[in-house]
Amino acid sequence: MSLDPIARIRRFNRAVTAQTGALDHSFLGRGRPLGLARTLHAISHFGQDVATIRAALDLDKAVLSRNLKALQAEGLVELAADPADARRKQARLTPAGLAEVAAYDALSDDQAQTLLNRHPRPDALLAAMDLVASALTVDRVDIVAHDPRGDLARHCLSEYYAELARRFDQGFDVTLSRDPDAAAMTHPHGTFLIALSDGLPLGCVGLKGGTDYAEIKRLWVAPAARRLGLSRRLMDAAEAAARTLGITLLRLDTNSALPEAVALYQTTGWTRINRYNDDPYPDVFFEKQLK
Amino acid sequence: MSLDPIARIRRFNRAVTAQTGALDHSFLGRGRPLGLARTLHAISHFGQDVATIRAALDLDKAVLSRNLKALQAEGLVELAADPADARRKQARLTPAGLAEVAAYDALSDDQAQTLLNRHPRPDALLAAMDLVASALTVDRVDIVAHDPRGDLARHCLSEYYAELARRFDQGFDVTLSRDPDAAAMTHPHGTFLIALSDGLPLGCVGLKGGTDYAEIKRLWVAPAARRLGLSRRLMDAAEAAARTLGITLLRLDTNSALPEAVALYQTTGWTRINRYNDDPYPDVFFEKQLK
DNA sequence: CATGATCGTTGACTTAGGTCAACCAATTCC
DNA sequence: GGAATTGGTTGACCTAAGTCAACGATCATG
Repeated sequence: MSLDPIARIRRFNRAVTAQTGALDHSFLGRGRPLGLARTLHAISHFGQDVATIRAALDLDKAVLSRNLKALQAEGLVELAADPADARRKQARLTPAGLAEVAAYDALSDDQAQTLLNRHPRPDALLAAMDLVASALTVDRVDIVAHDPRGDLARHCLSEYYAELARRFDQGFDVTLSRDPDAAAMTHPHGTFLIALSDGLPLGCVGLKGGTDYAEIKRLWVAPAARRLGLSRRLMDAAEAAARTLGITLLRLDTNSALPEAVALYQTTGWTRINRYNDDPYPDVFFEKQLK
Repeated sequence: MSLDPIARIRRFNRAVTAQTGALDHSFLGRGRPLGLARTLHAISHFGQDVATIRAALDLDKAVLSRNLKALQAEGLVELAADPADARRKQARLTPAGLAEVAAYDALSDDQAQTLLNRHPRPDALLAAMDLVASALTVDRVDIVAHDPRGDLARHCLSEYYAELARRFDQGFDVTLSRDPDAAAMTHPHGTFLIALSDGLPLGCVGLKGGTDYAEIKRLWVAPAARRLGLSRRLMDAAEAAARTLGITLLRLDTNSALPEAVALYQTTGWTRINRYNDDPYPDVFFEKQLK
């Protein structure tokens, strides 16, 4: 559309605030003020530490104290002193509290499911939501170390493999490639980093330890989050991890069918080198000396 | 992504509520309570009729009455009795009020512009926002008659022509086609209908009057709003308009490169007929008898 | 062990926002 | 022309939510 972009964004804002005034007002519909519902939700989402909850909700301590007291009176929450520091408190959900949280989630999930069900192209809708959400939250993406065999990592890797299969003329079969041993990508040999936006994985990179050099493997960014600087952040974090592990030489292999990757390495201090392995897929090789 | 769709929608909701808690809180930042800012905005957006404003904001009449009084005291609004019905009132923005609305808009537009500026693919972001907004507001799309020479219509038509140019192997040049005279698509000969979602045009259709038969022309639906049933609603509205104009025979031409259009006509009571004009572009022709 | 900082609690207060009923004035209906 | 209806105003009242200051209880530090 050639319409005024600002007008389109305004319409988007009105649409989502009108609707998430319904989606989020799953927070209503259970006869409890919004503040209490949010507090309840925060306990199940951010854990039991009262100070953490307060920071997450950005609430005044007097307000949170009263909210917790009200939830306690309802029998949804148990309050106990932190065993390590008796000034601090911990809020734990009772079984009734857990049930209440589940009921809220069900309300909100039903609305989400309805939206998906009535849409002709749910995949396109979800992809669009991912793109918008990523644009809004780029600056709140965390890069965290994660087990390369965990669910999040497996999701990233399977997306990565699927993308290679699409981009390589000859396809991609991971069993033909030098699949790095997961143990080599865990402490103390290496690491596996995931870019997490509000719990959803948007990208990953592996640092595989070795004797003469370490390798960067499996750099991937979700389509919805591309060109937002995530790959650079992932690479920086991987390099930092390598330094703290005492690694001094990094290598990586890639493919000329992935020009954005090649361009990234060329502009971030990597130097082209000759082939250093016999993996059938890569045709471009880089090295970086860590000072 | 193969992740849980519900989790993705949850993330989307959190992202937009956290952010439009910033986008919409352009409503804040001018030292006025949200209610007054919303009222002010509604006057400029929905016109001066107090009852209309109340319906649009879904406000209690006592609340709106007080809000208007406060805005009047600030010198932003003038209240006057409706000349046609002295029980009703009208709220008009003073120059100061207009300036205040402009200031709010500028705040919100700046945030939108920032979002666009820092995004690597603004077109993709806008398209995604359109898709999401359309999915959320399908049931609030109005079909309204509109001047085929107006801005909204011109936007729809240029998108329509651009789409034909993409879809036809030989391209599309409107000057080679039988471009319907705009007058034939206005009352009392015919009509031109636009599907409007919160002011943004998502589709159109023209009803072109004639002596022996009327023609359906220029049926178009925006990519972001396809397969949501809009084309059927547009066609139904065009047919209804034809009936009230006393038209008994409808014809249309289309192209086999537009299979979804052909399918629509085949399933909504149209019958294939032979070519009835010498336009170079169409190769499929339909007719419908209105009883 | 004394001092100061930290954490949560409590009471007093404020603001935004909304409900409800009574009311007046204008209009519509019979 | 009188009765009923409608649109807006006003006062009394309520809840959610947040601010502020004072205050124990606890912990960290010199």
